[in-house]
Amino acid sequence: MSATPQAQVQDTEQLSKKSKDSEPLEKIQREVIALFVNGVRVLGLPKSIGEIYGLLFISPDPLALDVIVRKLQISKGSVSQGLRFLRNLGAVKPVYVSGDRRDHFTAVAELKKLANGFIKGELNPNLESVAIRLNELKAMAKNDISPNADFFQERIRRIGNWRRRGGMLLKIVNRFLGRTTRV
Amino acid sequence: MSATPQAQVQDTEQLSKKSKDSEPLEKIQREVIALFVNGVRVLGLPKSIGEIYGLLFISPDPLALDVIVRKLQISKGSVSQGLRFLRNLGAVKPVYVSGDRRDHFTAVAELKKLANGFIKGELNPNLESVAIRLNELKAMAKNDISPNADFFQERIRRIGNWRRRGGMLLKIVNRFLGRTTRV
DNA sequence: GGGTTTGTTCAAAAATAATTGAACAAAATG
DNA sequence: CATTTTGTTCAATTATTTTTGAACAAACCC
Repeated sequence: MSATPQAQVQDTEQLSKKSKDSEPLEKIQREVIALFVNGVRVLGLPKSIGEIYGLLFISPDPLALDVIVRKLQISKGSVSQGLRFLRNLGAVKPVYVSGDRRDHFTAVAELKKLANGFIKGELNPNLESVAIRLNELKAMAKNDISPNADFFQERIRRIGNWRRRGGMLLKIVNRFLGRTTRV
Repeated sequence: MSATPQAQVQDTEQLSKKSKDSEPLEKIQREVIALFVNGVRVLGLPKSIGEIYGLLFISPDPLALDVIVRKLQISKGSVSQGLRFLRNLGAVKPVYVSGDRRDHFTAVAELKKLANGFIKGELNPNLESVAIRLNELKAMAKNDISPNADFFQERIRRIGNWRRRGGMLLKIVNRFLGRTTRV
């Protein structure tokens, strides 16, 4: 219960001089955002990405860039770049809001879509580059005349095997998440 | 059986300046190591971890700490810490080498073992901490009286659902990799 | 014991990554 | 048009992570 060490977020609402503190976040919202910040760390993504996605995820309505800036109190540049990244991943999508010139964004909240975006955007490219490199290595190993040549070949075959199974796994993940489930 | 060709390469070269070429790596070895350095980046691990694991993976015989230091030309501290990390993950294991006081290490090269180690060491702890936090959030949401309370509850349920499916996926991965396959 | 080898630890340095903010361009406004 | 609003870009700053290296302890050897 009292074992929650998030000391910083206490007096965010009572923010001093600088701006009209027009849009304070609820405590629950801040907590959910913290959860996402933690979550994206596992994926090797920067904090700001977690903050932005988390905020959109826990906001009932689409938000415009400058609103995100004010709510999270991070720079416009960060939000702009973060939104672009999230859009590329398919984790966030633009929503038309009538009578407002600004772009608005909501979180894409289907796990399958998120996973697919991440796989396509971050994992697959890597697997492919491994495949390319591996072919080069195979050729190299074939010409190798050191006493270890056999060992090297075995190892390289093994990496190829890993890659193949990795690819299969991604397909399995995809199929598993694709099953219709009631959320 | 001392059928190991390169076990006795003590000081054939004079280590006058930097002992740079005392234990040169073959080109293939350097390439494989580069592959691993790239690979571990995806997992959010530092370069040195990739180098050390890669070197052990592509070395026919177990290596001692100071040999790793010389071959990779990185600091003793890095290697010591890197080996500890890899040992904790189960990606590397100590091997007794008779007549040598130093610890020697080889790479654990079974994908299943590697994946399990990573899941247990890096992924599961995170999933658990999410589970704990989620319970707190659920309670919080129940007491919330804002107009958005319903929305918040739906979102929090959804995160719980993600977590559950994430856990299932790890089990599926585990089962898939566990099938006997000829490498 | 004294001298060595082996491996760990951790503060400081170096390297890397993320964030800021000001300058900019494009589009809308009036 | 001039002006404002919106969003992007990127060099500089700041924060974070990784690596180093020297000090240390423990085990071994003679």
